[in-house]
Amino acid sequence: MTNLKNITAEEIIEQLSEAVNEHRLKPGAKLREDEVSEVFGVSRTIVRQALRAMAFDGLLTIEKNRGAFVSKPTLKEANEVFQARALLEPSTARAAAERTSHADIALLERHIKEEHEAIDRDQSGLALKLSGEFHLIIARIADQQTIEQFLRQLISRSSLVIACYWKRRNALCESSAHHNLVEALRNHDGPAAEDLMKGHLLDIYSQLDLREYDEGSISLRDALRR
Amino acid sequence: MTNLKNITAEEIIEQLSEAVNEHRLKPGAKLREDEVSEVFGVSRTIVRQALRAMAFDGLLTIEKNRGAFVSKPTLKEANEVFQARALLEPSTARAAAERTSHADIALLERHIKEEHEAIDRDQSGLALKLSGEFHLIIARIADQQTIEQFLRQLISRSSLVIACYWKRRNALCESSAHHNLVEALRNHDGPAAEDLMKGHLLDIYSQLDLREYDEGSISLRDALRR
DNA sequence: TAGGCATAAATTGTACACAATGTAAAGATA
DNA sequence: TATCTTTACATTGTGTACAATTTATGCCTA
Repeated sequence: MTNLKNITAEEIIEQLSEAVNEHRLKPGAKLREDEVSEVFGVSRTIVRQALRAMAFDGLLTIEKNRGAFVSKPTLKEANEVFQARALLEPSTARAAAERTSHADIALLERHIKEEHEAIDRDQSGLALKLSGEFHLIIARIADQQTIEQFLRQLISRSSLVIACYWKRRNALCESSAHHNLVEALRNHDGPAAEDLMKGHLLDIYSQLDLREYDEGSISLRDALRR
Repeated sequence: MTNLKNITAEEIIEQLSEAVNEHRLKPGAKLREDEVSEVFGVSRTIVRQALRAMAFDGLLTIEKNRGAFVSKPTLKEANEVFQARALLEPSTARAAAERTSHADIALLERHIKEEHEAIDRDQSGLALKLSGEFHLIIARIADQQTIEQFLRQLISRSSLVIACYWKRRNALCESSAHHNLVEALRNHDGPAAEDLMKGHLLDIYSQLDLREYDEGSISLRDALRR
């Protein structure tokens, strides 16, 4: 891992984020600056840049004079993450459907194939990361960079939520949701893509143990009502 | 401005952000690290933290080895910012309407009053900042911190968009949009609040010079052909 | 005068030393 | 033994020196 090349802060962010998204680094885990700097062979200055950047995305929580820890979403935060996704993703899927190219379809199908392979091999962490990337690709197809940035944060944080609140351990939903979405995109059927995305998010949400937190706010169910 | 107290990075972010939101710092302006560190009486280390944080929010753009500049949104980014706001704010306004307290109403009305006073005094920068804060308060009433964070970014970036693409100079829309929104919140009328917010965002958007952005192209050859 | 080249100045990027803080270990007292 | 205090250690926070890079200046040439 310690490439002799000059490793940049962005590469550290990339690798650490991947580790978090794949649940190799679990919520609560501490990232000591010295340790990270040794692993990557860079000075603490660079490591601190990377850790702070990840903290901005909510992936890490930096406690003053104590260090950086993989974030543990509270119940409220977990709900907020999925409420925000519910506002952003369905519309984005609709927009994407109207612009999807053949190359996009090919990319998405290759991605789904990888997801299935990961699941078959019981690489649930990898499967989870790929599943998140699928959602990001849709935002990219919609050509909405600003929303894509937000989704990148939200999807990473969703991974943390899943790590903390997933109901049935080790059983990752092998649904056909992604496949159906690709079909809608292929047909340039915006409304269908929007509905499928709503349902998909609701699906994921319903497999989380978040229901004791009900009080108020945007009621995800309302937001996804169709 | 140079308090003798130990000034923290957060305070620098606060003050610089305010300056950007009030258009005292205009898009393209350079923020030299030494200059900022002298103004605030802190070391470059702290200043760099602040500048990087603001870059994450899109307020500044850091060019390697060249420095930090107040961002100039492209036409595409400008559109994306308002598209994202259109997805987030109406639903948030509806959610807020269902939770608005008397204290919230009082706060909002005080805020509107300040906005009017600023406009009357031709303090357009201040008025713009206050107008943005109004939207943020609504997200806070909705008790959606995650969405509030995103909106904070989007509203700041909107200020940059306005600085770059506002049609009629110096004429800030003295509309009754905010007032009407407060009425809907007072009546706990969610759907009305949602509709009013949609219309309000559309209003702002229509006063921007973004329509020549048709998507794609931008080919210089096309642009120069006549 | 205009343009290009070399040199000097200014500015940002990085590493490291030290300070400030938090954490664990050892000892003392009851 | 349990609890508190003290001490030593480990870790993060910040300032500063120096390296890398860009930008400005002055000089030369056509």
